[in-house]
Amino acid sequence: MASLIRKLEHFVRLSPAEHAILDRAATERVRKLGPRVDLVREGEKPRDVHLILSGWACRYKQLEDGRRQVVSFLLPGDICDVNGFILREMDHSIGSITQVTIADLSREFFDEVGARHPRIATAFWWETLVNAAIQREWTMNLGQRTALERTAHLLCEIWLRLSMAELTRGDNCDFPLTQADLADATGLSKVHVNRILQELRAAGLIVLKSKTLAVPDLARLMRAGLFNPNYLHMDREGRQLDAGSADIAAG
Amino acid sequence: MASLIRKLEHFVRLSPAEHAILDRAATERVRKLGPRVDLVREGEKPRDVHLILSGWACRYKQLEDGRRQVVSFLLPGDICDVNGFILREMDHSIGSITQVTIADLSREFFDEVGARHPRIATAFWWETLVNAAIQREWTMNLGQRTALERTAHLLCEIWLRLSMAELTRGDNCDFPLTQADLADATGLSKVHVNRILQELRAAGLIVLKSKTLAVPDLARLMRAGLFNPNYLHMDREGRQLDAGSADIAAG
DNA sequence: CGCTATATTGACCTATCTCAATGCTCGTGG
DNA sequence: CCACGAGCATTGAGATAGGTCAATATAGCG
Repeated sequence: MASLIRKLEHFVRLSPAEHAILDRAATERVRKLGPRVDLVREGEKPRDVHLILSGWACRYKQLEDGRRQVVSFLLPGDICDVNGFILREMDHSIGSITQVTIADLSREFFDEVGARHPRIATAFWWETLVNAAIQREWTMNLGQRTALERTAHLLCEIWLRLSMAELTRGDNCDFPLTQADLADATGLSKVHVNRILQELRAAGLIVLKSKTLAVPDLARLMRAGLFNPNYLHMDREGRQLDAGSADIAAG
Repeated sequence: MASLIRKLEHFVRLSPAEHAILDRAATERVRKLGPRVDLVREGEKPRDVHLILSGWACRYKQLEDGRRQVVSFLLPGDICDVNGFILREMDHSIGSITQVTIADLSREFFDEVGARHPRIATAFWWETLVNAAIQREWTMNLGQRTALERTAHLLCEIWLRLSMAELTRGDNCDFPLTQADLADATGLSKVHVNRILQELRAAGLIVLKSKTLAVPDLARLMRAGLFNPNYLHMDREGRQLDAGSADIAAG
């Protein structure tokens, strides 16, 4: 939950009481899953909402003939579909990449947040809107960017999302994705991803080895990926709601 | 608002009182815009939320060098970003395709719905979740499907969304998109879209002429597009909330 | 130490793009 | 009622980004 709170506080500062509510929800029903297992499968009825506490996962869709697209990555602090249990069945699957720890959040928790914690509810809306923006940007990425731009763009996004959750250390971070994962996410072939990564390395834009990524010069990588961070909405937009400045609203 | 209500009722049946609330919101501040104008531009502060009453529009993003991606189409009954005013600035633009009539929905309207009309609020969450699912499917479409599959898939989606809003007549419907629009939405070149449409016509899958689309055999078009409608969540998932069966919840 | 998964390389192939010309259609003004 | 222009659609001829196939290398793990 630490990463969730850190992330949400990029939008609005929460009070200690609100921290406690999130902390409690995130420590009640915690599970640990191995790497490369399905957390949720297309066609199933959605039950709880999952909060990623640690590890990486992804949403993916698959065609009959095996073609597979990763449609988003889930990093620590990410919530899989606020209110997702409204729908009758999952239209995609969620699979772990590394070992993950997740907390299952109940429908009742969301009901209570909606009824009694308006600032958390707003923060959840922010999370939802940002996820929608990310998905739009992926559409742009796949539709218009070249293989190199696309790969650089994805790396920038992951980098910034990790840094929001305070999961980067200086210029490097854990990076458990295989080239096959990157291929599924960028819509490229594995072979081509391999070649593009070599180009990015040769240009000094990344250092990627043994599951660690270093980005020596983020601005340069962003330029290579035609990356504009506006869609991540990282700049404390909700500050007028900050704890302290709007305690009345918090009830 | 007729199309909005029709669409929402694919999820949950609303009471006459709820119809009236939506009707009122949709008739208060109505504007008409010409074809091919921007309704909202990237970088602006989002103000009201727009409800499309008639006509077609699209969300799009553009790169410096002019590459343009349509990331979604907005059809009658669609709401542009429930609670979108939470964010500080738009990360994409919205442009009209045909002449459109829109109703501007205020922040206060959404606050009131949240506070006093839980079934409408849930229906809005459904709308939000379905839009997210559509955006994921577009990611899949651009990443994995061939040009022909991709185009067929898009046509199926538009067809079903129009039919949800009761805007199809028998096997045909208005179809104001140009080949350039289709190219921007599918990430293909105009020339290639032209050739693909000819293939679809030759296969008897579509009849497309003078802004009218006919789909003689939807099942066949769906097969060509590897189309699975599950992501549109059209099957009254929220029926346990229907007006009458849950009037207590409606307050 | 040997397996298995992952990464790398090379050679060739093709779906889709680009450029450039031509044709069509529909709305406008004369 | 016709002529014209602007936007849209169609066609053809190359060009290329990225795919496929298959072999080899490397690395992490039990």
